[in-house]
Amino acid sequence: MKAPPNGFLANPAEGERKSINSELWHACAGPLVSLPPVGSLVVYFPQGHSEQVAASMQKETDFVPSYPNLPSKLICMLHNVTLHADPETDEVYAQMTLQPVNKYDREALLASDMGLKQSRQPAEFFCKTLTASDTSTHGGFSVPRRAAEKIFPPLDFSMQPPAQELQARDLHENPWTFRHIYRGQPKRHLLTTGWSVFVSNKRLFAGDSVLFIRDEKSQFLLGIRRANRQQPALSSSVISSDSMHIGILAAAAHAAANNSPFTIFYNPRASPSEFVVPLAKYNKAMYTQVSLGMRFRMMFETEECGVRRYMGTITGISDLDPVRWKNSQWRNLQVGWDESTAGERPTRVSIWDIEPVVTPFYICPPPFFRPRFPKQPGMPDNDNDVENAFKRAMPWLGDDFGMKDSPNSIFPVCSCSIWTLSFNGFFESIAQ
Amino acid sequence: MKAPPNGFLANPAEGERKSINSELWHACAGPLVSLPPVGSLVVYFPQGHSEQVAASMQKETDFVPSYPNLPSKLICMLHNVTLHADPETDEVYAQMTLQPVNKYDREALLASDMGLKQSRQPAEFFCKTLTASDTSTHGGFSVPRRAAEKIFPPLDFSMQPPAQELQARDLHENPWTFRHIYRGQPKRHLLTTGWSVFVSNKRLFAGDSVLFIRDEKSQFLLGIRRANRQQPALSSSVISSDSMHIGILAAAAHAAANNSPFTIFYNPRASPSEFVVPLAKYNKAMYTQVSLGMRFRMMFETEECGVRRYMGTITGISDLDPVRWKNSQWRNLQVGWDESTAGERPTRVSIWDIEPVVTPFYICPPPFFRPRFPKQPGMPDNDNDVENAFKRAMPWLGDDFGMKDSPNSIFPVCSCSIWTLSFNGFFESIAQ
DNA sequence: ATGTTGGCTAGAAGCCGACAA
DNA sequence: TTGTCGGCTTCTAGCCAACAT
Repeated sequence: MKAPPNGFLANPAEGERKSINSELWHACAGPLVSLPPVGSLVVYFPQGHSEQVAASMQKETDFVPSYPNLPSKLICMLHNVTLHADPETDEVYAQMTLQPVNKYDREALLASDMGLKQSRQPAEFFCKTLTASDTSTHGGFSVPRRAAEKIFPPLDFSMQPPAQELQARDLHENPWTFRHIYRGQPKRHLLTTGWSVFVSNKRLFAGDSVLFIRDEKSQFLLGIRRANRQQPALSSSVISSDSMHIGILAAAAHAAANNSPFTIFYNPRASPSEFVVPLAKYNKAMYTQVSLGMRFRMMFETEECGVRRYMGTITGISDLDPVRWKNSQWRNLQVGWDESTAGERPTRVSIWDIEPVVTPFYICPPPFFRPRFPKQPGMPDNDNDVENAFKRAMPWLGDDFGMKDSPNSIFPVCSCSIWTLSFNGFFESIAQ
Repeated sequence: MKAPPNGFLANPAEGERKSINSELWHACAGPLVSLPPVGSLVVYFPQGHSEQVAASMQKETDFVPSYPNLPSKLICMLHNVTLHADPETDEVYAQMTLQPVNKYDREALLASDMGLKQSRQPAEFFCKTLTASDTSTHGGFSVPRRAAEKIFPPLDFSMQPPAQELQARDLHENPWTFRHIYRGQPKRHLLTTGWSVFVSNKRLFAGDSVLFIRDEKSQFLLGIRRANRQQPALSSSVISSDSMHIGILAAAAHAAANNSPFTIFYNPRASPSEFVVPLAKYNKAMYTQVSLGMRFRMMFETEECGVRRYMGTITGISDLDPVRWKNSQWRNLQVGWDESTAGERPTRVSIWDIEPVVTPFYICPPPFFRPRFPKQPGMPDNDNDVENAFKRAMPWLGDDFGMKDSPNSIFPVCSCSIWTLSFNGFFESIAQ
C-alpha cells in the first residue's frame, strides 16, 4: 500500500491552506454557534477559555498560578476570524485574533450589535443522524425523502430505476461521489456506491450525523457532526496541560498589559464554553436583574440537529472559582431544570446564556434614571456595582445622549484592572 | 457498525492508565534516545523545548515575548519520568517533572553521571522497514530469517508446513495475534492471518518499521516506528502556537523563580531536540575546546534501525537566536558534513551532541591549572568564560579536592541569572 | 535471503426487495 | 416513510508457490 503523501489523510494541511466554506462550517458547528463579526467588540473570559482547554485535555489542572494582573474579562476588538476544520476528524474550530481595548468608538459597538441578529444556519440544509443500517457494511444510506427532494439534484424519473451520480465536497474541499438511486418497494432514495467509503474514511458510527447543504452559490456540500460521546481524546504529548493553562493566561495578560493582539482558538463542539461574547450581547444581559428563584429559558441543540428551549430556575448566585476568579460573571448562576431527562444540562450558566422570563417592570427602564437595584444575596456588593451600572448603560449612551450625529466621537470603556482611570475618563468625555 | 466505547480506538486512555513497558518504549524511541535517570541532575534548555513545540506544530512562532528572567538553561533535579505512547499513533513520548535547583549534592551529580552509560536498546530485538509487499492487501509479512530464529518462539519443524500462532502485545498492552508459517520455495518465515489487521489498525505504510522484542521477562512484544515523513500534523485546535510558546516559557520562568517543579513532555521522534541533557554529559562537553575547522563525529539513526557516525567540521560558532537567547549554548555550532547524501543532517548542533576528534593535548588538563584558552572567534568573550571554566571544573571537584569522604557536603552551582551570588557561595563552601 | 507477481478461493462487501414499525 | 433483514452477486482480501533479484 502506498503511503499518502503526508500523514494519514490525503491532504492533512489542506484545510489550512484553503479557506473554509463558511456556510458549511456553521452547519457543522450547529445552530447555537454564532461567531461575532470581524471589527466588532467582544468580551473575552480567560476563565472560560481555560475551561475549554481543560475540557479538551479531559484534565483539570492541578495548579495554575494566579495572574493578579489579568482581569476576569477583557473587552477586545475582534480583528480576525478564520474558520478551520481538523484534518483528521473534521472537527470545526475558529481562530480569532483579539486586541484588548480601553476605548472604542460607536461604529465598533454597532458592529458588535449586528452580531446578535445573524443566524448562520443555511436554509438549504438537512441533517440526519446515522442509523445502524446506515453505517453497517451491509448496505447504503437511506436518504430522508424531504431531504432528497429539497437538496439533491432532481432525478430523471423516466429512467428505470431513476439514478444519478452525486458529488459533494467536504470542509477540506475533498470531493465524495455517491450513487443516488430511487428504488425499492415502497420507493425510496438511497445512496449506495461510494457511501461506505465515506463512512469508513470519516470514521462515522451510528449516532453521528451527516449533513448536506446547498450554499449560496448553490454548491452541493456535505459535512459531519459527531455524537458528543466521541471526545477527541487529545492527550497532547506536546505540552503539559499546566503549561497550556499558563500559556493562555500569560498570553492574555501580556496582551492586556500592552493592548497588543493575541490569538485564541474557539472550539464550539469540544465544550459549551462560549468564552468570546459579543459586547452587545453581554451589555444586553447586564440589564437583567437576576435573583434567586428567577425563571428562565435556555436554548439547546437537540439530537436531531434542531434547537429547543428548556425551562429552568436560578437556584444560586456565586463565583465559580472564588479564589482565582473573584467577581467573575463567568457561569456564576447555579440553576435547576424543569425536566430531568437525559442529555445533561449544565448546573451553572452565565447570565448571557439565558433568556429570563421577566416581569415587564424590570426590562429597559432608562439607564441612570431607573431606581437603583436592591442588593442581591450572593452577589458581590462592592464597587463592582458601579462598574456594572456603567456597563449596563453603555449600549444606549449613543442614543440617549443624542450622539447620533457624531459617529466619530470616542468614548472610553474600561477593562476592570484600570477601572478608576477609565471611569474618570468617561465623565470627562461626557462633559466635553 | 457499533461505535467503540470512547472514540476511534478501543482503549484510548489505556496507555495512560497502565505503565508502559520501558524496554519496548526505548526500542520504539530508537537507539539514540536515552532518558536521564530519576533523581539525577539535568540541564533544561527552554530554547530547545520551544524548538520542539515549533516542530510539532510545524509552525515557527511569529512573536514570543522575551522572558528576561528566564535563563537560557536551568539546572534541574529530575523528579519523575513517565513513559507514554499516543493512543492514536503509538508515538512515544515522556513526561518529566523538573525542579530548578541552586545547589545540589554529590550523590545527585553521580546519579547524573550514571545516566550516560546506560544504553537501553534491548538485546533481544529486531526491526524491519516494511516493504510494499508487506503493507499491500495482497499478502502477509515476510519475516527476516535471523529475526524469526532469534526472537520468535521456535517452530515445530515436524509439522508440514511448520506453523504456529504468535501473540505479541503493543505499547498499550493490546494483544495482536498472527499466524506464523514457514513455507514457500525457497522456504521462508511469514506472518499471514492477522497481519493485515495490524497494518490497517496501526495505519502502517511502506517505509514505516515494525519491531519485535523479547523483554527481560522474555515477554514477546511488538512496536512500530513511523518514517519521518509522517508528521502527526497536529494543528492543535486547542491553543495557538504562540500561547504554547508563551506557556512553556512562563511555566519555566515561574518554576525558576520559585524553585518549584514543572512538567514537560519530551517527544524524541517529533524533532531532534534533546532539550533535557544530563548534567554530567553537559559538564563533560564543557571540557571540549571548540574552534573553527574542528573535526568531529556524530551519531545518527540509519534507515534500518541502526546507528552510524558521520564526520563533520565546525564551520561557525554563533548564537542561534542572538536576540532572545544570547550566549545560549543551544545549537551554537554551525557545521558542515563530509557526505552530502540524502537524509538531511542538521546545520547546527550543540557541543554535547558531538564527539570531537581532538589532539590529546586538549583533553583533560587538570582544571584551574591548565593554560587559559585562547580567545575564539565567534565565541562570546565576556565573563561567560569564567562561568564556563567553573562549569568545566564541576564534575571533578569531588575527586580533585578530596571530598570523597564527605558525601553529604553541599556545594552550590548556578543557574546563569544568579551567577554572581552562587559563584560567591561556591568559594565560601570551598573555604570552609 | 527475500521482494514481487499471477493464480486461486473463501468470505466480506454490497445491491436488491420483502417486511415491519 | 424508513429501519432491518434474508437472499443473492460481486469483488477484494488473502493464501500459495513461481520467479526474480
